[in-house]
Amino acid sequence: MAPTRTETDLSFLLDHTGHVLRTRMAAALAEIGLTARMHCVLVHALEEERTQIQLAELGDMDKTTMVVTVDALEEAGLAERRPSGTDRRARIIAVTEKGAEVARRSQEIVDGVHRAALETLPEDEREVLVRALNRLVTGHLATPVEAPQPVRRARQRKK
Amino acid sequence: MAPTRTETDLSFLLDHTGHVLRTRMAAALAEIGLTARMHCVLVHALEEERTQIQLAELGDMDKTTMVVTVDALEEAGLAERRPSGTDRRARIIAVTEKGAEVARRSQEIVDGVHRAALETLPEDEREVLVRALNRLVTGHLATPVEAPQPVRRARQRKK
DNA sequence: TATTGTTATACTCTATAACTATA
DNA sequence: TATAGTTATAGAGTATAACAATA
Repeated sequence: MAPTRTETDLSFLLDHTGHVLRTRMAAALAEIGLTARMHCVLVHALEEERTQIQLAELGDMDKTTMVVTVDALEEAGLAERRPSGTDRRARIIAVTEKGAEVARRSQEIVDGVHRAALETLPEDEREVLVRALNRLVTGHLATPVEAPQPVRRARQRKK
Repeated sequence: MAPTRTETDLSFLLDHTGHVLRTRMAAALAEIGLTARMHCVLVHALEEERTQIQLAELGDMDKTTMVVTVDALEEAGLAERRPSGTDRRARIIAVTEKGAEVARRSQEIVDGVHRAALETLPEDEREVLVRALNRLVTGHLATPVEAPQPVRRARQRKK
């Protein structure tokens, strides 16, 4: 849904490039059975011992989305839920050996997809593009405007 | 759901900037009762006589999404469906006077949101950013990888 | 009382399929 | 037969509420 371009249509440029890159990434990761989210969780879980909530915050997802993602990782034998030693409510996401191997490969895939895109640009443009996007991400486009949250009917009580 | 940044995380940069810009745009257009899609249709319908299908293609939306969008425009008194003179199946989307006025304002809003973002960049970076994104949009990131379409059960027949 | 993780489910969005009327 | 527009609805994705166990 490309808006119009009377002037520079930054919306269209960011939406389109972002969307196409996302489809490329999804297709590339799908070849080893991963989604972008699974990759994200795997990598962060490898860095240090982290609970589901911590991983959810790092990946900017809801805790319920996290449940589904960890379910998928467990089913694929890439990670396991382990009780935390300090908080019996919490679960540490432990990456299996197979998971660590997959994470190494998926990181290569991610880097490769990014490199393939950036390599099509002249080197000077490439550098400035990344610098400008970083400036926007940390500056004017750092935080979303929060949408008015829709009212939600109460869930049916369990009988 | 930010992936990881071992190298330059182009996915994160494009997703995040695009997402935040979209929320800004939605909030700004909402003040005059428009969605981005309504704005898009309005502007293209103003340029020349166009049918719903033509407008749908220009805005990269499905024809069924177009129906909903035109419904909203009609209800707001910004556009009307008129029979085509040459094809009795087709409807021309005619922008009302009020619609033309709103489109002028919404285009100002859109340009303003874009300008506000770009103005936070040094002028040289700004130019190169736009040039680089345009290069990606017309080159390596021109067309999405099509996802394997999910199989869809047949709809219940009308009795 | 608050928080972690879970389940169930409400909502939004979008697109497919079937349908009607034309071509 | 194919196409423009419409309606109904399937399905994906996601987030909210309630819940159980624990802090």
